[in-house]
Order: sequence, then C-alpha cells, then structure tokens
Amino acid sequence: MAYRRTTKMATRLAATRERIADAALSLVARGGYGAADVTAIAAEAGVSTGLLYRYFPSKADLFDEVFQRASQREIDACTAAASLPGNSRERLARVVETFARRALRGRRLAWALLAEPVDPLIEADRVRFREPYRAIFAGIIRRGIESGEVAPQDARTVAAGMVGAIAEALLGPLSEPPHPDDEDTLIATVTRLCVQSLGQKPESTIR
Amino acid sequence: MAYRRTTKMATRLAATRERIADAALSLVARGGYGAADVTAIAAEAGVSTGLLYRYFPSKADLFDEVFQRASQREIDACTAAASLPGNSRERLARVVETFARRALRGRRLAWALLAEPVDPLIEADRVRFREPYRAIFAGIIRRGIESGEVAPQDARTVAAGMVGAIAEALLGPLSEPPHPDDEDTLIATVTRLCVQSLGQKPESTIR
DNA sequence: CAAAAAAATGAAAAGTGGTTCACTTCTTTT
DNA sequence: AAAAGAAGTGAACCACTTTTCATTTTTTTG
Repeated sequence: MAYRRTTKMATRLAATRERIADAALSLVARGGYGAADVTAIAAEAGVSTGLLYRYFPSKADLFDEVFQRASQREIDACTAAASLPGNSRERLARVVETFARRALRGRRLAWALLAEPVDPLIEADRVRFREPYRAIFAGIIRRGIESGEVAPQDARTVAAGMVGAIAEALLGPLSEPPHPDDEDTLIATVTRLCVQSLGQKPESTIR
Repeated sequence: MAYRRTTKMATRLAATRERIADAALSLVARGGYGAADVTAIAAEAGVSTGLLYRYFPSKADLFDEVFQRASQREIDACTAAASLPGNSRERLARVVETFARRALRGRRLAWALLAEPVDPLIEADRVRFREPYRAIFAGIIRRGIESGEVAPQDARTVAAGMVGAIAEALLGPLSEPPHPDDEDTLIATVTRLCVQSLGQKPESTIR
C-alpha cells in the first residue's frame, strides 16, 4: 500500500533539492542570471523542469534559497573577520578586506549578488543580501562610538554608505578580467576609504 | 506629389518624439520601469505602439534617450555645484549635498535611475548614468591632490566609492515616504562621510 | 509480487512584452 | 481636388520563460 516517509527516501529527496539549488548557484556563478532559466537549471541538476516545481513553488522561491546560501557563506566570513580582536578601525579594515578579496576571487558570483540586473521577482533578495553587511558594519561603528574611538554618528547610514562604496568601487574591476597586481592596491584604497569615512578619533577634535 | 519636409511638419514630428520621451519618463517617475512597457508609454503619449517604433528603433533606444535627459538635468546641477569657488572639501561637500537633496526630492525617479531593477536591455544606461558623477568627483579629488589639499590616492576608485556610498545610503530613505526632519541629518551624514573619506590634509600626516 | 502512492517526466499551455506590418488617415503638392 | 507620400494605427506575431498536468517510472508496503 502507501508508503511512509522512510529515512532513505527523505535523504534522497533532500539530495535532489540540494542538487537543484546547487545547479542554480553554479549557473549563476558561471554565466549570471541570464544563464539561469528554469530549463537550464533543471538540465544542470539532471532533473525535469516539472520536478523542480515539486521542490520549489516558483523560480523566485528557488532563488530565495540559492541567494540565501551564497550570501550566508560570505556573511559568515565577514562576521568571523569582524569578531577577531582589535580596535574598531582595525576590525572594520579587516571586514572590508575580507569582503573585497572574496568578491574579487568569485567575480562572477559577486557581480550576480551585488549588481547584475535580475528580474524584479528576485530583486528583493538582493536588497536583503546587503542588509547583513550593513549590520556588521553598523555593529563595529556602534561599538567604536561606545568605546570613544569613533565620533558619534548615524551608524546605520554610515554603514550603508560603506556597503555601497565597496560595492561600487569593486563593480568596474569585477566585470573585468582579473588584474592581480592592481587588486591589492584596489583593496587597500577601498579599505582606507571606509576607515577614513569614520572620521578622526574624537580626542583630536575636542576643543 | 511627394512632400518635402516643411518646418511645420518637422516641428510636429519633433513634438511627437518629445511626447513619447516625456511619457516614458513620466511613467518611470511615477511607477518605475515596471509601469513603463511600450504599450503604456504609447498610451500615455497618446500614440500607437507602432508609431513609437517610427521614432525609436527599439525600447532600449528610447530609454537611452529618456535616461540621458533625466540624468543630464541632475548632472548639470552637480556640475554647477562643483564649479562654484572653494577648496576641494567645500566643493565636494556641495556636490554631495546637491545630489542628495535632489534625489530625495524626486524620490521615485531617483530610485529608478539609481537602483530599481530593470531588464538587462536597459541596464547599460544605469552604468552610464553613474559615470558622470564619478567623473565630477574624480575631478574634484584630482584637483585637491594637485593643490596639496588632499593626499595622493586613486581618484577614480575613491570617486566610485563616493557615488556608491551616496546611492546606498539614500536607497532606504528613497523608498520610504518623505521624512523632512530626518532629511537634513541624513544629507549631513552622507556629506561628512564623503568628505572624510578623502582623508586628512597631507600637512598633518607629514612626518 | 501486486497494489498504492509518491517521484519524475516533458511536452504543451499560459503569460509576458517587444516588435512588425498591412492598412487607414492625414498632409502636401501640383 | 486628385495623386503621392508620409504619419499613424493596432492587432497579430514572435521569442522567450515560467508553470502546469496527464502520463510514466520508481519505490514502498502488505
């Protein structure tokens, strides 16, 4: 008669789901959203388009998850960088460097996550993608303010500005072929820019 | 027989072209790209879709022009702000303020120009849209470096960062209803952020 | 090893939105 | 005012994707 959910089956189902999500990410990482239509995703995952819809209610839902995963990795890396010891400026610098270096390494994916035009259906993900970074930066800034290292300021807005600055400064280079020599200077410039945007230490501006 | 181009006719042709472009801009400014499909544009302009294609070879070409016009106004305003007298930091501050204030005034359009997801066909315009700003900022930075007010740095990258910072910092507020009280502080924060990212005057860091 | 239920298929449907083109209307010219 | 040519129309066309669903295959259970 019927069949109850066996662990064996459940495992396979999860694996298929995984394969689909991986296929989608892989296509995006290689060819951008343009290359990631459901037909291509299904083919890449080795399943039929119909099956894809048994696992994800819609393409948007699929990308919700794919995006989430890809972002999470990046965010984890930055969170880790943020939690290393050091003063606010050092920590900030480390996060920016981490972000920039990883983005330049995985150019195509970074471009897709940061800037590539996607259909509006999926755009919500991108906005969400930037939020965690803003949160990381805002946290560092707030702690800097508390400890007196940084002048009081609107941490949220400044953090948003930093995310934007990094993204925009990398965009050009991201869409060009790698240029290893320039990368270090590029990263250094972006890092300095962010740290400086915090302003000087309050002591030096006390009247 | 045939008819030669009369000034009367030529004027009308130009007017129709104008109406189409205006209609497109108006739709974008009110409802974003989503609301600006060719059918809607034609309807708004009071012409048929077919006629639209007599004036513009394709939708992308139409938006090329529409974008161009909308941007030009903004860019002109910023260029004007940049050319007022003052030192680099003052001039930079003025441009940022100008940009931010105008963006907040024309929220919907600014959002469309800066960040709204568009179909890839049109995305090229957006990249181009940011370029002139980068150029304005880069010009100010370079002059600052030449005059010794600003430490030597990669003007192009820093300028890109500023454009990104401004855009990103405004994005949240741009998609929310106006909040007049907060706007001035927001603008002040963004301006300070950009000016500070230039770093301190070289004199104070000379050893 | 049937019978039952779920997994999987893939071609067809439905939706989307830009573009075309055969045709009509209006303007100019003689 | 008639001929000629340009402006203007809008429904049909097309390319492209997502989504569905009737059908087949696989897995489980009694």
